[in-house]
Amino acid sequence: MSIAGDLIRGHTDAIILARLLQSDSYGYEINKTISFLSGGQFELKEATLYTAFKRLEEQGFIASYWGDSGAGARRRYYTITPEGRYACRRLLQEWNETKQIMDKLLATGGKL
Amino acid sequence: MSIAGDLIRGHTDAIILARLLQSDSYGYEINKTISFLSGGQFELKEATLYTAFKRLEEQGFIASYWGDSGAGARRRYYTITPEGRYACRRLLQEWNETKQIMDKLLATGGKL
DNA sequence: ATGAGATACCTTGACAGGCGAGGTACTTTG
DNA sequence: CAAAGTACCTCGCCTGTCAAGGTATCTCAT
Repeated sequence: MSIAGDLIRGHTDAIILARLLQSDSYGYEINKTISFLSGGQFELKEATLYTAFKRLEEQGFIASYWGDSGAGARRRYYTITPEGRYACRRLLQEWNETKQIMDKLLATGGKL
Repeated sequence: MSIAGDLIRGHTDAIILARLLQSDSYGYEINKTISFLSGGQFELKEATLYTAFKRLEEQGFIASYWGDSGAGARRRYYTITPEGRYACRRLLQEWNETKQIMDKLLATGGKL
């Protein structure tokens, strides 16, 4: 991982929800996908991932069910709920605002 | 503040250093500037700001001196050190990487 | 058959940063 | 004189990250 987890902090939920928006998935796979999408530059630590799942399920943003294990251990699949979709939309919006604000705050006016 | 602090977490140091790159300044003013630059959408809480100063000074990225109080209370001015400039460059680079990765991870492929 | 490595899940406890709440002190203004 | 603005600082809680450790199944090479 080339970028630190703290830089992403506060956006993990958005990342997971955005993945589940594409299709139901399970922890291990989501993590692989994230690693792949980021070109290997970022991956969630397992502990972070599973605490996030717990948090999101408690909030009613995702729901889970045990799926078949194609090969290897059993899998717990997660699916996004309607509230989760709504939350995801909000979080994506927040990310875009964060980006804009950060870019203004970090502007160096050519002094760097 | 319309965006939550956790979304910025890990970037506070970068924000402060980027401000000090422009010119020496003091806590109160830096905060006002941040508030202004973000169009009132974000401001660092005082506790956050002063702990950040302490952290940055301990790391040798900034140095401080007591300045004159134009009006009101005395001011502690901060100045960025050469190490601070270097750190700032690195943090800005990290921010750009974070942005790119996050955009990839949050891509919804038109599913939203 | 045995051990390594991949797949897959989960918990505990430490740590760090953000921040609410509270405090100090000076100056201006109504 | 009181309130509001300027300006600083600390304590303690809360939350999210993550290293470390644990469980269980399956595959593949030796």
